[in-house]
Amino acid sequence: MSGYEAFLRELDGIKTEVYRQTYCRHRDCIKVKNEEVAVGRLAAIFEHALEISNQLGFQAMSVRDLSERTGISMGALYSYIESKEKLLDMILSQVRFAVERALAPPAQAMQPRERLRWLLRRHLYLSEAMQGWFYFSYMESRHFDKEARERAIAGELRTEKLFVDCLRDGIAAGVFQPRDPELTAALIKPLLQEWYLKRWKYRRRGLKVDAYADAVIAFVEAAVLAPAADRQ
Amino acid sequence: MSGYEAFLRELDGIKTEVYRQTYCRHRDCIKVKNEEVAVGRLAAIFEHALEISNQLGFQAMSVRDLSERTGISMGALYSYIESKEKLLDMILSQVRFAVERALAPPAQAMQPRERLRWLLRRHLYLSEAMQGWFYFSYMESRHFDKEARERAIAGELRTEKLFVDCLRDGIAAGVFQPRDPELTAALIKPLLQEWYLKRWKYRRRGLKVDAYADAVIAFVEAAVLAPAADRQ
DNA sequence: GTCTATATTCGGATAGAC
DNA sequence: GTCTATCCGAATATAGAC
Repeated sequence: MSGYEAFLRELDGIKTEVYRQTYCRHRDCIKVKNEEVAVGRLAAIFEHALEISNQLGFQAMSVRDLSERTGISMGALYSYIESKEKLLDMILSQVRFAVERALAPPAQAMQPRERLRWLLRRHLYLSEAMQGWFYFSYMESRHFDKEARERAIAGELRTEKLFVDCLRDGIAAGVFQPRDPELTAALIKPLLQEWYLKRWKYRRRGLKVDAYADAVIAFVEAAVLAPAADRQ
Repeated sequence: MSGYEAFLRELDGIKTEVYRQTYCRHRDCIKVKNEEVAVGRLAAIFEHALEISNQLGFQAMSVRDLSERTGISMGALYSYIESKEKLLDMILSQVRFAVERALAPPAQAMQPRERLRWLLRRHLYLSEAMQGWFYFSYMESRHFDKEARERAIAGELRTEKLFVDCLRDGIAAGVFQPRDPELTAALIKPLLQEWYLKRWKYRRRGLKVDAYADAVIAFVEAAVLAPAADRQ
């Protein structure tokens, strides 16, 4: 069994949990009061909203498109979402929720090198499992309102900080080369985003997430590891 | 004088040349026949179209916005562009034209390591000088029609191939480590795109393009160079 | 809870005067 | 060459029957 499959099992419950949480947080503006019905419909709505948006862009997706694709009439749709704009907010809060859950650091502490590998692989697994959400968040960030925009920037910097801390520790321990950790972390980030932004390229080549993770880890370690002789 | 400033001088004429070429290629659908007037107006139109699009997205930019921003009335605008959709095509062909000009390989052959550095730096300089165009091409690629989409993919693969060839030569010469050149090139690309996609991040930190180029070169070389002992 | 029909706004595009 | 006024289709959102 690959590392990714194990991760998937671990992540398994999260998606349904995400929809249930979405329903609870928006009880006031969702007119449908039967929770089972609502959660099921919401799942379909978000699934198709991401599918259409990621193909054409969120702006270009009309609510009519969404209605046809989900098989829910215009009127009924508006019993689940307050407005198209609010739909965007809901998707974003779902991503935040899922990321927070899945990237929570494991209980036991890890050495810098091991931690760096864990962070890289974990990020890639998560973005593989939730590719649509990540792609959406990235590509639609221009359309966010001020608040959502600030949250997105904060999120970007927060995950970057996970790498900065790891690199700093590794440099202090003499395991990594003494390079600017902020800048190095900034260069690592696009290697992870590449995976969900250009998925077509890797699918075309038949490259799986585990193989990509191996390549990124090798690439990054070559760049940051101190020469073996210097390691403490 | 920094390397980038020297590049800028080299690139200097290209922008006006781009607009003049755009005018010539679309003489049939541009109703204004005075070339000086037309080229000047086109420059303003494209400049503001990129400005608005890169902020809100091309779809969200209304032609009315563009009219107000440029100070050209709706009617007059449509003497310069055939349609909003055609405007997108025009911008894309401008990018292609400029990229082709600026990335033409220099006359004298270079050794792999030197060539890799040249390619990295040159790409970054170009995307710095034409940030708006590059950002636009990347973010709006979803809205392209089939033909433009294929051209975009072909372009992506073509620039990637510049790196693949360079890496292959370097591996053959024993200068680079014998890693999969396709995959390595694929990992290099997002490091270049990062510069025009997340400019806000680096501007905030006061990082200039030369410093970023140095960091990328160091990062990539650490990952691909063979250990000094093995180099032929 | 869900549907159809409709109100309303907005954006692309054009006609025709100047 | 440029402008104003206007047409028309499309898209969000809602009203009200079932």
